[in-house]
Amino acid sequence: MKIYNSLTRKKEEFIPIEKDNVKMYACGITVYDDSHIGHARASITYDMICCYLRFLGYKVKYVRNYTDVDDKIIARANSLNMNALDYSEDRIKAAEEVFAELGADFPDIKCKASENIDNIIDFVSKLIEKGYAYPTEKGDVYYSVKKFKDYGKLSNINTDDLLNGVRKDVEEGKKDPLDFAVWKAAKPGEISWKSPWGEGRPGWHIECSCMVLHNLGETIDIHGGGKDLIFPHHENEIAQSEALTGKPLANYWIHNGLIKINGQKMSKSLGNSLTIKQALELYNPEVVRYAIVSKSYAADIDLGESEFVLAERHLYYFYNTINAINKFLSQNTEMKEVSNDVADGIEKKFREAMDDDFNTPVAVANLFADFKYVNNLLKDNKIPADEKAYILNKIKTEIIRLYNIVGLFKEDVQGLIDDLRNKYIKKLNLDVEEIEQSIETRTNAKLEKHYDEADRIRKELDEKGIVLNDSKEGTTWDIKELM
RNA sequence: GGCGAUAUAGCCAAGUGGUAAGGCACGAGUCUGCAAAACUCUGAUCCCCGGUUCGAAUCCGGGUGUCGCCUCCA
Repeated sequence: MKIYNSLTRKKEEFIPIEKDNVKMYACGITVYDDSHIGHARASITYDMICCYLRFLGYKVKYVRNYTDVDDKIIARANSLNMNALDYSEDRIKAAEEVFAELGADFPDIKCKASENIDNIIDFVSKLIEKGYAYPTEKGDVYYSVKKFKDYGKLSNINTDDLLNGVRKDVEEGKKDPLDFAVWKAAKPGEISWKSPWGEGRPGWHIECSCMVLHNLGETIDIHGGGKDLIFPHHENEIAQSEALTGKPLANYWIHNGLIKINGQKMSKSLGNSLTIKQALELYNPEVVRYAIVSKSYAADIDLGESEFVLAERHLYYFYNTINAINKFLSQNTEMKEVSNDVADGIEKKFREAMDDDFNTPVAVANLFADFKYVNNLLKDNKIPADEKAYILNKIKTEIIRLYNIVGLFKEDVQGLIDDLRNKYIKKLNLDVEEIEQSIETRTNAKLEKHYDEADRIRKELDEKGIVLNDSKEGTTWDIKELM
């Protein structure tokens, strides 16, 4: 099992600290607004990693946080005349609902900054004792970046260069422009807690350092988060934690790529963000998961409508093929065990892909060969039905078992097919009864060999976005856009 | 300005030393009264220049383009 480690900038063999146990932490959401598709991607990514490690036999403890106290949350809450924590609690509930619908986000522990205030105060006090942090007269506490000699090791930046880009207007009491707040003195109207430095609240970075330590210990195996968190968030986390413990914070740093919309990073300020809620109004949850997992977790990806539509088509093809297997199995219940290279090789190929830094795009690409094989097998009449049934059943079972790990084939087979069809029936404003009426008229025309009339009806339906499929059992119809 | 990514067929995209996965689109075919689905076949020497090597998309140097971080951000 190899993992690309952002800290060393290399793919490395994964060796956990304890042989069978993996400790993993991923930075979660600052809940000042609706969760967006980028949050979905992060959740799906770390879920996938966690599931795969468990599949390999590791016991994984996976912790994820909610930042429920920060400037934006306070500002939103104030504008709504709400208590900041009530507001963030509402946002967390909304997030959990939307993630449940998405079928993602299942850490073992979800922790919140507001529930760790005592731990945070303790952490900050120790940093002060050790000389890595200092309080100001105003009641802020800053971290002395220059005291930590490894500062910049994750983002590969040195403190001199950093000064170039840093804000020149230094906050009152701050000794160095590079220093960052670990504790913020409360301003009027802000939520606060009592501390040795007066009323205040945690800085952003300190909560993660603290919750990692509290829930998982001094050194963890895997720390994840979005690429945009490398600097300053993760750099600062390292500075805080390693200054306190003198030990590495995490052995493997994993960073997921960002979502772009039309080539630009998705962000609130650009107004091009897609919330999970919006995405789920447009697409089936598995379609969203597929769109994400069919690309490298580490790459920045452009997720426009065309990507989701492609995901719909691929899944429609996969699920329809599974449906064909099911149909065959319902008509051929006798099974005879035989060895079969395709069925027997699915797990090996899946593992080869996943062992290489969770290469889900290759794992997904493997599916096309498997399903092609299935379709050829279904047509092949030379193989005895009982052997065919056994092979088809095994392929189906293996695919579902393995690909569940990456979040695929979790939906009811007919359910997903119907869901996609219904979506387009609605979108194209189709009248199902009318379509079936037309098909009946056409069938009669065909029986009387009035092919001109039959073709006219076919064309008419085609223009509405419907394709017809004549078979021995009769005529069925489908959505052109899903083909 | 500093740091870091990335550049592969019309498009999306995997691949980090041995002569380029997969998907979409296009075209041809099997099947069909005609179609559709499914299946079969068909396409690139990997941004440019130089170097290392028996051999490079893959390593090194230089250049160009795009993106990200340096302010809150998954």
